[in-house]
Amino acid sequence: MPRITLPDGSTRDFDHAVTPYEVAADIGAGLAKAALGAKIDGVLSDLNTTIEHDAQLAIITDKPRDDASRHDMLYLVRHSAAHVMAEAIQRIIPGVQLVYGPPLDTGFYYDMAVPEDRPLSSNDFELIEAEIEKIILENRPFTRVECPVAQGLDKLRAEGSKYKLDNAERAIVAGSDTLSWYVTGTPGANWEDLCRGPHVPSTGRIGAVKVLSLASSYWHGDENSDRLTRVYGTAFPSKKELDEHLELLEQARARDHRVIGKKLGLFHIDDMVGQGLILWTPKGSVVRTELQNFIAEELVKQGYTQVYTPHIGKLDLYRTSGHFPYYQESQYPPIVERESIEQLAQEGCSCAELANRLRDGEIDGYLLKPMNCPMHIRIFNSQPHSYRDLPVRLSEFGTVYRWEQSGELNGLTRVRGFTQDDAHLFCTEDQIADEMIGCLSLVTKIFRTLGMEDFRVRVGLRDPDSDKYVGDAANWDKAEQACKDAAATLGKPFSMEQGEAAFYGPKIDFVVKDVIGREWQLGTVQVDYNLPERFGLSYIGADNAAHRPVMIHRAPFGSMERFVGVLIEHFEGAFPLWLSPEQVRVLPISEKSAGYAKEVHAALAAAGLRTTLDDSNDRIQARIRVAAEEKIPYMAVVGPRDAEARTVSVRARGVQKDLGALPLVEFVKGLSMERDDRGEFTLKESMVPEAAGAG
RNA sequence: GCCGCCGUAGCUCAGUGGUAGAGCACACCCUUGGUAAGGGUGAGGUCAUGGGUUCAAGUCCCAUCGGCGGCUCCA
Repeated sequence: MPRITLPDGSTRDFDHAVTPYEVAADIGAGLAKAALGAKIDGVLSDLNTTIEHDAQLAIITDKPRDDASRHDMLYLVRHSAAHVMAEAIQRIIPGVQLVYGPPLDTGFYYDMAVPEDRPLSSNDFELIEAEIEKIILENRPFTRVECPVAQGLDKLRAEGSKYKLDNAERAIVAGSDTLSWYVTGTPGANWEDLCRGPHVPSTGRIGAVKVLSLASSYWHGDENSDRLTRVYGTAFPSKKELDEHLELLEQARARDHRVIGKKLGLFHIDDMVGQGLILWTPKGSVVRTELQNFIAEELVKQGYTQVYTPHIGKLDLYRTSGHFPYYQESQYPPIVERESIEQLAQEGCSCAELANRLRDGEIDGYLLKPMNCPMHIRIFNSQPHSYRDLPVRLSEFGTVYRWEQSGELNGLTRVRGFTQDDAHLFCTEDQIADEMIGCLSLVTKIFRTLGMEDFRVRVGLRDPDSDKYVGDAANWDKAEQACKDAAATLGKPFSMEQGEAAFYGPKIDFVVKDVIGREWQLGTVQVDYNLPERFGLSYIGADNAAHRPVMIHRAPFGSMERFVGVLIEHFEGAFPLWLSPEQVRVLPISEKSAGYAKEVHAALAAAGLRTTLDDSNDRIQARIRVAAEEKIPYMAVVGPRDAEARTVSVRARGVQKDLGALPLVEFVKGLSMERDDRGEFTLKESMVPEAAGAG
């Protein structure tokens, strides 16, 4: 007879098989009432699952006490909500066939095949939500019905639901010996869905559901298979939590770098220029330039040298590196010389033939560079090297072009032309570890300066069962160990992922978490044995013999485009002084102070500060509002009193009041220091200590 | 690339087959105001582009271009 062990270690003995609900009721009526499901020996289960043997049991309630049980609770609620939404949609559109409806971290979706003559549209959302609301109010129980495999398959065949039949067949292949349905209500009388569960006890326990968006998907994710309609939604046990979540979505939208970028005029993407090609406006260019300068300063400290390379190079270069034609589909097509084209035309070469001959290397041309490394390699190779020269560290803010699929393009974070903070290190095996550590310290320094302390590293290792990797096993072992050792020096946890290595070497990736918890994959450090081989690189060792160097590719911030995009979202457009396109705005109270305002403006400009003078014909309130909306860090308001005393009245971003008057020279000095230290609001904090961090 | 939705003034967006709209921004005038919107006047449009249906198209249909959300992809 079962002995139930609860999370606190206490046990309860029963002389008969019990359900989690009964155990909960045995503990207390309140718990039973709050219960939504259970974890039996670590397996998330229905509340009325029969427990016949000794088991560990945790009751999942609608008021979870820790993250793990909150995750489980939301899983139950959302999985159940997916069913209710599917039922609602089938009520509205009877011909809809169900495919697959799992919960997600932030909600759930349901894939369905919708009749062509009655597509779903977002106009249907209100209707669907109203229908969901009805089903929730009816508070029908989720009833599990199990049946033997053969009988279940017959039932699905009889219903003609090919997708569910496929799901069932997959479940059987995976080892299921029964099939289960969940009925919302009474079997035979109410709506049902093939599902392994578990679910909340009844539809009334779902709380609040919101239908969010429509998308399309493919059956099994295969683009040659059936196209399905995916309906996204989210659910919470209460309306309050749902509203809070929707509020968070709003906030994320307000933080979107595309929205802020447009509002603050940081960058522009122009139809006439091309998709995924960024035009950096004057303001955005300031942010990028300041960032590049900062990174470049650190690189000099680390012994890097800077190079410049052209935007195009001969196809042969990329044939040697292997980028062409191997990654051809993600490159802009080659540029072929006019004479070659004319000659081919005379020969009557067809387009198809041209494509083939290009691919096969029979026609010369140029490629818009998809990678900087081949050119850096040729720089390395332009001179003989001694082991005494190594490591050679060639860095470049190198612009590359890749043909990303049009559906993938997204603001600054996924583009077709971008500038990597790229560098290639040519070193000996023994130097790999130190070079990796150098890369990590650069990343740490820059993230810390930007207040992005929350980042993690991911070490990508080879898949031991695969033979796709180049280089010998001993080298791989050493390189992987170097990556792990380097990651360990950070003193924070890092993950190791097998099979995530590039085919030419292991790597370390950097993933930052922004202020609202989203993760962004930025840069990467990769060890490469392949390219030195392909280009026949060598250095002369202490033994006076030629040796093959190892290459490290590193772009710790990925691309300037993506990095600035992430920064825009991180700061919500409110950049620290040193990055701000406009650092301080001078605001005369009225025309009477225009002369002094010009003086203030000139003094700030002379100190190299980016400043403007707003002497437009508006009241001071209106001009302050405009400057605040533009997220300018400091305002210098000047009136007759300031002109008299040679002061400025300081107002700082994030503080809804005048911070008081400061002598002009002090103001210039304070701003200059804050800028040079790349600090955040050190001047503001010196004026109002209690406002520290309020910005 | 695929599916769905969308494209109206610089921006945000209304617009029911029948005369093209609002707010903000912009220009000019009045106002000279000490810390988050003072008032007035005005200019601004090939309703993404090209076809079609119709007496009549911003509105309906088709194609193209572009955006968004997903799917797939990401050296």
